Amino acid sequence: MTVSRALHQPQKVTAKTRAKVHAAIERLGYVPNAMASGIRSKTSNTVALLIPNMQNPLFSATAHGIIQQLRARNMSVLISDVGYAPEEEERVVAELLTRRPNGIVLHSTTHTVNTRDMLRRAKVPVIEIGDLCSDPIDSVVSYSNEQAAFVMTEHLVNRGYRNIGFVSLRTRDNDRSMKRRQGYLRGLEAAGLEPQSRNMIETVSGYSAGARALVALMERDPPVDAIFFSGDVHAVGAVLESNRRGWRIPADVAIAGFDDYEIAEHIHPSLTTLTIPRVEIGQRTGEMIIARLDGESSGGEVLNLGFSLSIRSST
Amino acid sequence: MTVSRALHQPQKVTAKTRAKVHAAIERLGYVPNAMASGIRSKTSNTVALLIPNMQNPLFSATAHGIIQQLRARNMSVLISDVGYAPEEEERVVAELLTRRPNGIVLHSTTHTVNTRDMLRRAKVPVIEIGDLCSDPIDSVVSYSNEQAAFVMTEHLVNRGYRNIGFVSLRTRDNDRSMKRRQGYLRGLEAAGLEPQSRNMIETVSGYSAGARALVALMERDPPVDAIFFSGDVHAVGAVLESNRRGWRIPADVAIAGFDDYEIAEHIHPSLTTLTIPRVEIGQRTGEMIIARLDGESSGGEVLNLGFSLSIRSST
DNA sequence: GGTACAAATGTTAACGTTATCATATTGACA
DNA sequence: TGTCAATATGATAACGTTAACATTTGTACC
Repeated sequence: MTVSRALHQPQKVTAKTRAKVHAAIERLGYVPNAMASGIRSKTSNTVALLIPNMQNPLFSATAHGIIQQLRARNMSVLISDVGYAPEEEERVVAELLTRRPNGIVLHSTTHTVNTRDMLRRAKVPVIEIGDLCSDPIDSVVSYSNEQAAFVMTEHLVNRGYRNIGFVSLRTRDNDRSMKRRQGYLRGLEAAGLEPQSRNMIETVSGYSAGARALVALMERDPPVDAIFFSGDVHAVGAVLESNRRGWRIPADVAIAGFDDYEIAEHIHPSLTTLTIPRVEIGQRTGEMIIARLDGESSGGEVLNLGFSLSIRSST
Repeated sequence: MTVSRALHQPQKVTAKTRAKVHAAIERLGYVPNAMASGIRSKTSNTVALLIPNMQNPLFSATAHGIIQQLRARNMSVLISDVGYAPEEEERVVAELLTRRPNGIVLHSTTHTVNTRDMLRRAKVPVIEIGDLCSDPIDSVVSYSNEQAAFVMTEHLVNRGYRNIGFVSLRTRDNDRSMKRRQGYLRGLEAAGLEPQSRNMIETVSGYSAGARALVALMERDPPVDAIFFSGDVHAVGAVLESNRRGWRIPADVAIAGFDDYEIAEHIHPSLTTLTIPRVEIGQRTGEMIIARLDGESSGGEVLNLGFSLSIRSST
């Protein structure tokens, strides 16, 4: 007990005893066992984070924010990348709950019924960060994908574009792509423009896919005068392809992105895109979990960190 | 005990009992406690991963490989990004050892004396993955940064370039930058070229830094005829800057990178660079940890996964 | 039905902490 | 010096699982 106190509540132990304890720790090479500690004190000092894909800088930026914030409390982060399949997410959640995390952060906002059940029964703080969803499991720290896409569409309309294409990943697998398309459609509607299904393309990820989508939309009759790519990788791919083909941006076609990847402002022309506070989402998520642990909050919060429209030369 | 067996050694329990157990689990919402399990069975089913920076796709690709490989064994990954300071690494290692991981993966290969001591005493499998270092703590899964840089330099020499610049991050903070510079210097030497300190630049990270380095090296008298950037971000920044200024690549200046970021082959001209098996490094690391857990190996292995020179249009 | 053996199930204790309560020590003050 | 309260230290049990051993049940065979 005295050792335990010397380590965790040093003010409750005299300086002399503390010195003896630390000397012994040094001499014996003692390393506390967090599992034993956790089982008795019923806290793991661990947060579980599920993201679709480690390799996407968007997600890793948020992960960075969380890790950074929790490090000060000696809390560690268990990360899993689970792709976009809710069934896989379910398996991983089940496995992670086993570790009694003090919080679970989910990027996805669509889950199986079972996942929602497990999480609710586990009484773990759950924070969803991928979208300001309407039916959160518990808390949310995010921004509105729909609203962001709407604002971008509005911007394109204001610039005078009338035949605006939309390119995204498969909306079936990806709730955020779906929301972005909804925002695009609402933007068209607000401007009194008729959505054209031939102007909307769903494709796979990668620069080349963006390039192909650009070419496809330019070959429409009439060709589009602007394209809103719901991800910067596609948009950058399209800009590079335009350069290769000698198409002028934005004169021949305007190009807009979503996410504000670092390269967006370095390509030529620089890319108009939506900037998301990715790192801040992570930080505030970490803070929220800590507040929850400290009993300063009881969940159910929704924190909207917004987004900003970064207008550059491509529109 | 029967429940424990039903879950972990189902073949030792009759089908009927197993059914009863699962019914009870369902009814009670029982979720096993991995901490309790871990404390008794002395295994945490956890691997700790320390990388300099989550946000660098290089590191997250490797993390992805590890996670993927370990998922099949229900092992989870604790990730921390620790920057490039060995002292911070030490703190994080101390904290992580507390959790009794079944393996520790370190990207960095320079550590404080204390870190090495702690790891050795902990008798944890340690795998270093950042470089095929000469003095590993335990096992290594990597490639030779020095050799890769040598091969690239050789390639530039073979192409006829004689005044080759070199751009990297600060070699003082980053052991891999240092190794890459050594490879570059050995390449020059092998070709009988005199290294020029004014042709070597150390700078911060980011596309703009690469652009600035390019301009600085082109203003030398005589200007460089090729630049070897020891990271693709710098190289891509330089290519984009050349395009902006109307400098022809490789006629006015050849540009080579390191890492093969996805964008490298999509910019114009496409970038000659070094391709590293990043995901595979993660996968093989995961496999190695599993083999170690299964007693099929006892550490001290060095696995060289090599690299490849991807020659494209920029040289 | 009884024996022998294997398979299935059960019992006990232990893993390394900390919550809780109990005791010992210290210091202030009469 | 004795008393009291505060502070420091100590003892015990418990957290939820599983290793190790013990017992019961089932099965094959005579």
